[in-house]
Amino acid sequence: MASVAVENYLKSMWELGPAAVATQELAQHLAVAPASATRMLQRLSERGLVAHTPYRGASLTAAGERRALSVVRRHRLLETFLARTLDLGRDQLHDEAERLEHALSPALERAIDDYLGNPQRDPHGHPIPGPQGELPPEGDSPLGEWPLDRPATVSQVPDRDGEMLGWLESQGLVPGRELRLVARDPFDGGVTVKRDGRLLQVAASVAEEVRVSDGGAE
Amino acid sequence: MASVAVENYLKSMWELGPAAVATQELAQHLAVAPASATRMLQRLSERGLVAHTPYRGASLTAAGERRALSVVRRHRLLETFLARTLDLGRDQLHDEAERLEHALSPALERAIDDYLGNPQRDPHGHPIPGPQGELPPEGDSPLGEWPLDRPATVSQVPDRDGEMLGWLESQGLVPGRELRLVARDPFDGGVTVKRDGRLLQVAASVAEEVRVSDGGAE
DNA sequence: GCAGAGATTTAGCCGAAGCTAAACTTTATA
DNA sequence: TATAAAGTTTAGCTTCGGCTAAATCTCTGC
Repeated sequence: MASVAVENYLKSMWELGPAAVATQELAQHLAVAPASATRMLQRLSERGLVAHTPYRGASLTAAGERRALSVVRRHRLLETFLARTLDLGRDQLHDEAERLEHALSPALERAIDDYLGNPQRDPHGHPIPGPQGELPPEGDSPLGEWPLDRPATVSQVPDRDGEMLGWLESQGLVPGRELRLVARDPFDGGVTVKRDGRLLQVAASVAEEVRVSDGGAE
Repeated sequence: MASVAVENYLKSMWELGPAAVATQELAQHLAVAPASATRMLQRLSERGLVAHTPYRGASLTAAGERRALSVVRRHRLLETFLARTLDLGRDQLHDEAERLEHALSPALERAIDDYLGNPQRDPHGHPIPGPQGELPPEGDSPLGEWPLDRPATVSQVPDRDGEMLGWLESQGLVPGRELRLVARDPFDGGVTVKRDGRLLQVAASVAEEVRVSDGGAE
């Protein structure tokens, strides 16, 4: 029903939301000219998937969000499936899932979900929306905002930046890993963390993207 | 590089070849108007993938065949992969692979091939082209042409006709199964086969599609 | 050897989704 | 507060891959 392009616009809107998304931001995210994004927003608006106020940005409608979450669900199920069966590098997963997500039928989506035992999180720790788009409430926060000295468990790492992901992995900062914040640079927002007795410097840009929570449970 | 449409045209050309394929035949196979097929053949011809003589049909060039076999390879690897991991019905496999084949990167293709241990055949018994398009020589023939009373092993069943496939499966006519021809209807080409002591009537249309060989090996 | 049937191609249209250049809004600065 | 910069939209073009209708070619039967 929805073309690959439409699915990608909706997914980007969701990733950049939930506040209104600027045309330019959307265009950049999709590597497309701003004018192209405007036209697509108009079309999506006509189809009731997006609320677009000219010159003021756009946001997903309820219907649009449902479609977006369906794409996100397929993406994350695929990442989980590929990680479980083949062993690809964590950062390859994203690119492959990116292509395959648009070709996944409802039947195959269900089969994969069953095979995996209805997983709640993908290998990067991102929650997988349910079949109707339900998302569990997030109980975690960015590493950069975590209080000093409180024990934390890595819950989510970003999936689209292969380079950052590679670095994180090399430092052992993967979902489930426990750590503690020992210092925070008050100027640039970078942090120092202790992981298995070792001290690591984490740049601000990274500390924003990695999310942590209390328990090993969540 | 090649769009989904182009890949599908090339694959159809290969399936209908190797003799020159008529425009109408191609169009029907792809559920497209003949005029659309003509235009695509012209484009493919410009790109050197097809040799098209106006009013006389078209056939794949060497370059075109390479591309076609790459699609076939991805299709059959996917069928094998999905069959091995999820258990979908044999006839669902085809449809799913049909969609996914166009989204498979070379890296993922390789990963799947390795995971499967470089399989030579897909679950329907079709040979899987190698990475460079190498196809093993076929040592089998249509069931309808097999001599009476010579023991045979089912080597290939069709994959695109879900109904026929369902029937074959219900009759135990799956790759690897042994049988023997006991009678042939001289008029319509239907045959009677004996499988595990049981007699089965096989219509001509089916006997054309199922392929058999001698050993259980091939 | 020609007429008509059937297959094929050409011509011309459509929608999706991209682009650039130009026009128009909004925001920020002097 | 006026004007320039930045952001957004409109206008108009392109390619791809469909479609129908009309023209053209091939082949077969007379």
